[in-house]
Parts: sequence; C-alpha cells; structure tokens
Amino acid sequence: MGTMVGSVEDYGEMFQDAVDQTSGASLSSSNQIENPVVYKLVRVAQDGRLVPATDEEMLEVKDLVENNENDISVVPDPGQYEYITDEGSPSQFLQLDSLEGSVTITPKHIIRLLNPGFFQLETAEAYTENLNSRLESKEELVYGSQMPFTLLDTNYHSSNELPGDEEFVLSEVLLQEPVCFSSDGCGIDQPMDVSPYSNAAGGSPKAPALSTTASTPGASRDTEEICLGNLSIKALQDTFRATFGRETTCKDKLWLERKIKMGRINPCVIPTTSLTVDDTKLILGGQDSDMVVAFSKDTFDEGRASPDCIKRHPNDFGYSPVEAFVDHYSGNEDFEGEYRSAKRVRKATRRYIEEISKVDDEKQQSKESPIPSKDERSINTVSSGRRVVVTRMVSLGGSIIQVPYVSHVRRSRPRENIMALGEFNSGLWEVKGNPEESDLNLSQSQLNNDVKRVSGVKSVSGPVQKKLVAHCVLDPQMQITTNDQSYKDHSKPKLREVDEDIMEPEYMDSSGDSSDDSTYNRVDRPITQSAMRRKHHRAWSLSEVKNLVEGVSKYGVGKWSVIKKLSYSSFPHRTPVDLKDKWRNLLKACFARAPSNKMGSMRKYGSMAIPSQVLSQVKELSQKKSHVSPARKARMVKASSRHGFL
DNA sequence: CTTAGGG
DNA sequence: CCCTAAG
Repeated sequence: MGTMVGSVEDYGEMFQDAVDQTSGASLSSSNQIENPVVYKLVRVAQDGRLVPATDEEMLEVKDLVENNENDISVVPDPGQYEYITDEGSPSQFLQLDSLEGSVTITPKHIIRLLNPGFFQLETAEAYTENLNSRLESKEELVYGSQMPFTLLDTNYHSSNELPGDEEFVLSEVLLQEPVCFSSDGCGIDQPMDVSPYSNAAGGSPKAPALSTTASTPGASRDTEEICLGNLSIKALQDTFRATFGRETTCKDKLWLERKIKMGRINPCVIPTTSLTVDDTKLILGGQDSDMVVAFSKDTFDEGRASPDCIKRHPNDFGYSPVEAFVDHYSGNEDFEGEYRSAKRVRKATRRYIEEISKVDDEKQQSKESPIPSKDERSINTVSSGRRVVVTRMVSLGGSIIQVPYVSHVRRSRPRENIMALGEFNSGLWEVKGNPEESDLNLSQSQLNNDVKRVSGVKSVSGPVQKKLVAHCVLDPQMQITTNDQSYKDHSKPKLREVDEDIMEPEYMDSSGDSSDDSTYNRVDRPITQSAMRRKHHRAWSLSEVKNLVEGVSKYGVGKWSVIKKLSYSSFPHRTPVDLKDKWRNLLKACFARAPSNKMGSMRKYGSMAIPSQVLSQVKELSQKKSHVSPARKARMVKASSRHGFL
C-alpha cells in the first residue's frame, strides 16, 4: 500500500547507514541511530555547489512563500495532529505530502519561488557528505502547493495558533536549521559544529548561551517562550548561536524566536533516502511539467514519480497521508523493512549512467562520484511516464544504487536523423530495457538510416534498393549488395571507428566501401581505445580524399551534394556534409603547413597524412574557389553518368 | 534538401 | 562527426 513516510528511527538509521558507507564519518555514539535526517535550506551557486542559505535568504524565501498563500492550500486538518504525539519521542516530523511547483535559482543565487512555493533543502546527510567529498552532495527538494510541509508536533502546535496555519508551518520548515551529525568542521560556508537537539535521546545543545533558553526539549514550552520573548535581540542572537553554532545577523526578533524554538524542537524528519532522486539536485516540477513526488512506496518502487502519483494519492489510498504516517511512526515494523528494501530506486540520467558505467568498468576512483551537471534536468527523467525499466546495480561510493541497464558498449551510431530516432523511440526501445534487443533495434534502425543516407530516400524499400542494385550492376567491383553492405557497415562498427586523422595508406581506389571494409581489419591496427574511440569516425582513405579533390576540381567548392552524387556513389557512408567537413579539414591541413615539402608530414603513429601533392591541389582549388562553367559541369555530369555513376 | 559554419 | 541556421 501507499505508505507515506518513515519514522525517525527509520530514517535515522538509514542516514547512518549512508554515512557509514560513504563517508565513514564517525558519528557520536548512542543517539545517532535516532538522528533524524534534517533538511537545510540551501541555495545553488553558479558552480552548482550547495550553499547553506543565509538567514536573509531564508527570510526571503519565507516571504515568498507567504506571499504565495493563495497557491498554498491549507495543511491537514487539525484533528490529525493528535495522532502524532508520541511520548518520549521527538514528536516532530516533517511530512512531505505532495510536491508541486518549481523553484528556480536565479543567477543572483537567491532561491526564488515560482508558482506555488518551492524551495530546496539539503539533507544533513548531504551535509555530512559534503565534508568528506566535495563532489558529493545530495539534495532534496521539497515543497507542495497542495500540502506544504507539515510539522507534526503536537506539543508545539497545540500551544500555538496552529493548526491549519500554513504560514506557520511553512515558516517552521523554512526556519529549520540543519543538524550536523559529525563533530568535525561541519558546514560549507560556516561551521556547524553544534548539534541541536536530537531525539528521544534528548541531546542538548552545546554550550548554551543562556541556560534558560538552552533547556532541554523536555522543558516547558511556555516557560521557554516567555524567556525568549523577554530576551533582547542581542540575547536572542546569542541564543541562536548557542543553539545552532553560528552567528546570525538577523534582527527580526520574532524570527529569532521562532528559529530558536525550532532549534529546540527536534529536526524535521523526512524520508530523504527515498526522495533522493537524481544527482545532487532534485528539482521537482517545472514551469510546464506538473511534476510531483509522492512518498508512496508504490511510487518509489518504480523509481519515479509521476504527476499522477501525487495527485491521486490522497484519494486512492483512502486515508490521509498523515494517518499513514502515523501508522508507521507508531511502530509498524514490517513497514520499515519493506520500506527500506525499496529505497533508492531511481532512474538515473543518461550521463549519470554513463559516468557510472565508466567508473564501474575501470574500477577506479571509487570515491569520486560523478558530478551531474546542473543543467541536467533530472526531473524530466524521473517524470517521464510510467515505464518498466530494467535496472542493474551499481556501486557508487560504497553504496549500491540501481540504474537502468544500458550497454557499456557505446551504442553504435547515434541517430543520424531525428526521424529514425523518433520512430524508434515511439517503438519499444524505451520500454524494453533489454540491451540485446536494444542493440538489435538500434542496428536495424541505423541500417535503415544508412540506406537513407545513401539514397536520400526515406524508405528502405522500393527506389532505394533499386537504385543501389542498379549501381552494383553498373559497377562491377561492387560485389556486395546494398543490404549486405549496410549490414556489414554496422556489424563491426568498432573496428571502423578510427581517428579521423589516421589515413589509410591502402589502395582504396578499387570500389570504395567494400574494399575499405576488407582492408580495415588489419591486424596491426591496435584495438586500443583510441581506435574505437568516438562515435562513427571513419578514416578517410586516400582514395576518398583524392576523389574529393577531384570532385571539387570538377564541380567546385561547395558543390558537395553534386560531388557526393557523382563521385561518391561508391562511398555510401559519406554524406555531402562529410565531404564538406573533410574539405574544410584539408584546407586547414594544407594551409597549416604550407611550407611543407614532398610528402605530407607524418603524423604521430605513422598515420599517413595527405600527400603534399594532394594538399597543393587542395590549396589551388581553394584559391580559385569554385566556379566551373555550367557547360563543363554539365559535361562532367554527363560523363560521369556514362561511367556508371548516377 | 543543401550549404555553411560552429561545436 | 554532429547539429543547426539559413536559403
């Protein structure tokens, strides 16, 4: 069933696990298991790093939230709070119910709310991780327009104007300070070496400035409030420092009071591990995408959350999130196990996956986790509908994560035209995670693609084959049928992938591609990564280059399409654009080393460069630009066609 | 679609 | 080689 959130113990433990696994940071003993995961409001700097929000920023966010009240519906009804109380427990929970809206970090590094309020929170876990690895930070983003954070603290709420006051709730969340679980220099911008109250353990803040305000959680709230109320700004600031271990310049008395009070209360608890979505950032929702995340197990089982999840959640489960939560909190053990087993299921982004795969393969840099780029829209990945994805386990930084399976081998050629990709995608590939099948499909797709490239026709059937077959007939040396060739072309893509600069000294004149293929498997060619490097690089054979030069001389620079048609029919893999690119390179080459003699200089590793003769030819042609009289052009075309090129 | 040019 | 803008 849809379960909402875990208990303090639950997450505290998870948190600890995570920390133990990743950072190995030594946490202080006993109560650590009960340490809840705490969220901290952060902003995202331009370099993508997370920076703890300043007081001012939090105020700003707070204001923004408050100004968005219209978009924020009221929290669960009052009656629900009573379920939350649990003696001896911290009795404070941050419930993340529905998430919606979006947040945008402006260039000014200020968290700004769009739509319904939205902001980002960083977990204490991430906080800790940041200490040990600057590369790693996990961030949770939460917010909801339907149901904002709900701090479920009976004591607190009962003694206040709540419940039902979303302003208050939101404020509490926003004002919530991070808890640092490690004793060492914690904090990114500022030290946070003071642990606020933990949980049932009843940890007390370090070196409280004021004994009265530094009372334990068990202390009377009333008393505390009174005390706080009587304090001066300065005193409040001191108390603040005592509570949170850092200075504040905030002069808002009310704010200080609230914050301090919140610091007394136990940190918010939230199912962070499950929320851990992507990269370091999880940005829910976009201006357009109605993205939401629900804390239902169902949702996480699929490693994603779809808008549907959230929206229908409250109804579908027949009970309110709060109730569900309460159930778990009150010690529903089997939930715990179940929940934990389903943790951290997510769909990684492509780049993420590739990074992981790389690391996995090379078995190195264990500590270095990939830093996802900030422009990565992880949310899109997550929200991309409900699909079945085959996943595999990958170890990263000591913890196991599940990522969709992708072949480590680079998929042959990427799309060469959108159409093919589109068709393909609309098909099965996304749904089937089967690598083999995927590859198969891809090859198929690309095969078609190649044919398209060759003929410029959209379909494999009909004209294309006809044309190519005819071509084969006309060209005695073309022994391979169209399909075979295309197939062959893809059957060993890796072997053909060579650096562009590596020229084939071989005789390529015969019939182009087929011979190219046969001569390509030279044993001496190192199958190193450089060889199979990069996409679909296909070395330009000397014959191809000569062909190109000849073509240019005939039809002029820029007539790539014509050249392709008339001089490159036997090189199906070269497109007019390829010719153009190659020509550009040739120009570059010949002008780069103009004062060269005889042979083109030998490049590294004996890859033969273009003969100077050819280069000079190129140079010459480039200077006289294009311009071939139409008459001659026509003659050439005619002549070519007579020779079977068409 | 073909070219030109940037990436 | 890829992508895209522009004709």
